[in-house]
Amino acid sequence: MRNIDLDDLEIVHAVIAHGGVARAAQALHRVPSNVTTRIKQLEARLGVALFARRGRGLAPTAEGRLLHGYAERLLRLADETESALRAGRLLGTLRLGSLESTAGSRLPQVLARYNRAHPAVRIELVTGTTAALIARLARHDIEAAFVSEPFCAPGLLAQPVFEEELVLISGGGVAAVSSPPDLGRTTLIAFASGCSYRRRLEEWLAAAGVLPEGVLEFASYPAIVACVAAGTGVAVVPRSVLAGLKAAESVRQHALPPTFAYSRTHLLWHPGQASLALQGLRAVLADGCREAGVTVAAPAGA
Amino acid sequence: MRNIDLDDLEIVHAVIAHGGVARAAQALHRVPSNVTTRIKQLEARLGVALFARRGRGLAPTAEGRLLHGYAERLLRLADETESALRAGRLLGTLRLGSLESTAGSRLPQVLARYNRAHPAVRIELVTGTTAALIARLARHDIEAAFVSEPFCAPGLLAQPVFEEELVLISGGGVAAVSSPPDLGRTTLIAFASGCSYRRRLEEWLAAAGVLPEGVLEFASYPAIVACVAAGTGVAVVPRSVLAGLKAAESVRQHALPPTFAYSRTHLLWHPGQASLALQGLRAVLADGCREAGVTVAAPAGA
DNA sequence: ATGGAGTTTCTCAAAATGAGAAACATTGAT
DNA sequence: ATCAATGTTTCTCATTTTGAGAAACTCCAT
Repeated sequence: MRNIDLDDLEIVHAVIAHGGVARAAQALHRVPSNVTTRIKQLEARLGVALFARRGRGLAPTAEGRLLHGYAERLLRLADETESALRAGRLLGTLRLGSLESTAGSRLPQVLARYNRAHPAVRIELVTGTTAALIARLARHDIEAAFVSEPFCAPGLLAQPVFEEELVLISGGGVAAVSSPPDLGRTTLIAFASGCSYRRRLEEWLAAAGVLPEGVLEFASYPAIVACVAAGTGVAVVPRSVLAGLKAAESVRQHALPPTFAYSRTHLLWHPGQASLALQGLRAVLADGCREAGVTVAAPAGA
Repeated sequence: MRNIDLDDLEIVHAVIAHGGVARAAQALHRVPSNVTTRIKQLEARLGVALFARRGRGLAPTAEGRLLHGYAERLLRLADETESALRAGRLLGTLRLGSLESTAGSRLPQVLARYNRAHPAVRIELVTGTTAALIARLARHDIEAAFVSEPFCAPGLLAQPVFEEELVLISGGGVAAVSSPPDLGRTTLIAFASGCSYRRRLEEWLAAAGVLPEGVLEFASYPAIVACVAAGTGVAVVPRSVLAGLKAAESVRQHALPPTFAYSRTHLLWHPGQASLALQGLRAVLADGCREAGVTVAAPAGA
């Protein structure tokens, strides 16, 4: 099991805050011997000395102070958890999740049409990576999500809705890139781990044995594209995103090989749980894709 | 002692993630009876039902889902605590929060300069509303955040960094808007509650007794601007955001009265807790604002 | 109706916990 | 130097908690 126990952290925190075992024990309504014992057990489990024994007292080591900082955060978060549960209730609305790129380039037209058809429906649209959105869907935080291949979402239904072409973008001064070694050691600018597009880029680089110099993680395509335009590094983005950003005129686009360049976006939701609002959205999407011959909902996986 | 135990949370998390007691038990290398027992004990201690017994399975209640969200955070932070202790130092990541608008229009230049000065520092930039970012800062999820007036963050330090002008945008076919009644009953497209700019708009409308037909909440400026351009409704955005979006050429801009039109953006952080990475960022920002005569960090409030 | 899947109750041995007494170590006053 | 006070630690032991496993119970599909 875990090496970290919240009661242990409370004891460490009290010893540091009160300046010793005896006073901490008193504050916690424990006996000093138990405080000592618990600290020694924790030190043994973690493999670090949290306190230096100094004269008749204890002085926190660097590790002890580090743990003290984390202990405060953990204890505060645990208290917040209990408070939230006592008060807690979640609201209900048509809550959609989407990739940032899809939200900016594909959804406006869809949601404009939807809003005209169903003006009474309140929409909350949140963005995130494919992995994060699937997790939120599993938790019923959101009712449906637009996510990109590759993904695995057993038990969910999927409707393919958009086809994206990915391109590598760099600062204008970078020479043509046709394969990863052309990049040299450069900084990647990407969404967080869990982003399907980032995975594509990492796979492409890994297949050629190229290691980036570093990674900057941003949660906004305008920020990513603007940073690339400013020469900070390179990124992979869907071409549809670039169409809407002026900064895109200052970046250079490099084609990716076909196996990495195409990515389909799907709408995911729980079987048997689609609200009328979600059914309406699916109808709008189906109307928009009719000429592409998109098939009806299938079990999810890609 | 505490009602919350990390092992308990791991069990709740596994039951929800794996969809049942038996699969959770297997994943955790426990027997199902122990999983059941621990959940019942936790429910008794917390005084809430975390699961509804449904047929042969368990469905999380709203409280169960709420706890699940907190469990993820606590477990992640506990893992980070152990990792940090093993590594002997804080992980070398600067975690920043920013408004979506600031991230897209102001930060790219700043972060490009910062990356050139400190290429070894890894940056994670997350976006959100002012209220959400302050909450994350309070929780130490992020080390600093760019937020917009008006805000209240007692105990934090603030450095004013950008000045934004807000404009009302509508579809191209909308007549000139000089006051709220000119809008008639229209749909607002806005960030979630907690967004300072949305508050400005709502205050402006409320002062004239105008009620919008509805609200669509999006978490992406490209999506908001594109929806406005598509004629779905109106929104308030900083002028600096429009400069980077092609869809902005298809919207009409309407000036807001001066009391509502100007908003200053500040960097917030905890006193006495600035890492070297954050201090470097503050220096870059101070260099960029020197000609504007910006004052040094003050207690936060606006 | 039956068999299989999934949860729960119950029993019990092992592990963990906390109190309290005694031993040990350090410090300050005389 | 001696002694008392302060503070920590070791040790013992009773109590509580935990986790495994068997059996009972409930639900669902065939």
